[in-house]
Amino acid sequence: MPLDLSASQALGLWHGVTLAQVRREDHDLTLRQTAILLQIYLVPPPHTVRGLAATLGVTKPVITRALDTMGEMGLVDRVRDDRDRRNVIIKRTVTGALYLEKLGDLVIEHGRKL
Amino acid sequence: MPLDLSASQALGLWHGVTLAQVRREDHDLTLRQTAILLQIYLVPPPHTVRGLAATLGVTKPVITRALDTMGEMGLVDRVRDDRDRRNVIIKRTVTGALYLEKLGDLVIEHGRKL
DNA sequence: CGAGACTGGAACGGTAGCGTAACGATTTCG
DNA sequence: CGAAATCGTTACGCTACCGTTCCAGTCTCG
Repeated sequence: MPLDLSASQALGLWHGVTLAQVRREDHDLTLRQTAILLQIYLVPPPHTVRGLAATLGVTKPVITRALDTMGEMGLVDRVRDDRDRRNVIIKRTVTGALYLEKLGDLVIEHGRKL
Repeated sequence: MPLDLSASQALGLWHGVTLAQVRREDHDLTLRQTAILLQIYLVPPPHTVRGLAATLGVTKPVITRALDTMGEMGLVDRVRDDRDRRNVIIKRTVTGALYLEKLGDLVIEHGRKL
């Protein structure tokens, strides 16, 4: 079901959510980190470093570093793949799901204000 | 007029737009820089450094540095206030308006895909 | 006038992400 | 087997943003 937005609605929504994110000041994720996180939680697993790099159009070290940072925040987890021990499977966490749930609420809340 | 979104719609929209932004690779603005830019273009002028800092809940140097960076990109412009020469008025530019127009299109485009 | 308040910006050291180029570990296959 | 390919990670030098502090210019008002 398509969702039709006017130009002013689209930018207004982006404005409200971004502003709220800045003011909240919790975790200041990079645009890339945010994209990675959303990809992990919204697209069916399994997720690998290589796969994410290809999907986002960035190099592998970018993914590794982002996973380091977000791993320390508890937003994601890494597990070796036992079927092919070269791979690393990126796992979701409760903390990460909660974080994205809050982001979703923020979007919904500002959507209502339009 | 309120815009009601489901949780999956809200996150899906954010996901699509963020992903497109990362892949596009043009200018990689910080979350704060994006918030500043949207504030300047969506809220009636005049905009000052101090005012923006208060609105976003950050310190003045953060605004100064962001304006430096975005100024070099041509996204904003700075002009001394002749009525009170302590103030600096932040001006909009054609490049900046174009940039935000593209962002708006991106949001609209991904809104349609939901 | 001159003291004080106000503005935006500069200076400082610290931290985090970047791209490129390697590396060790593992699997594949000739 | 052993050579080659593939995976994720690390190392390196670099750039950009960070928070704190301080500063020069400007206005206000007794």
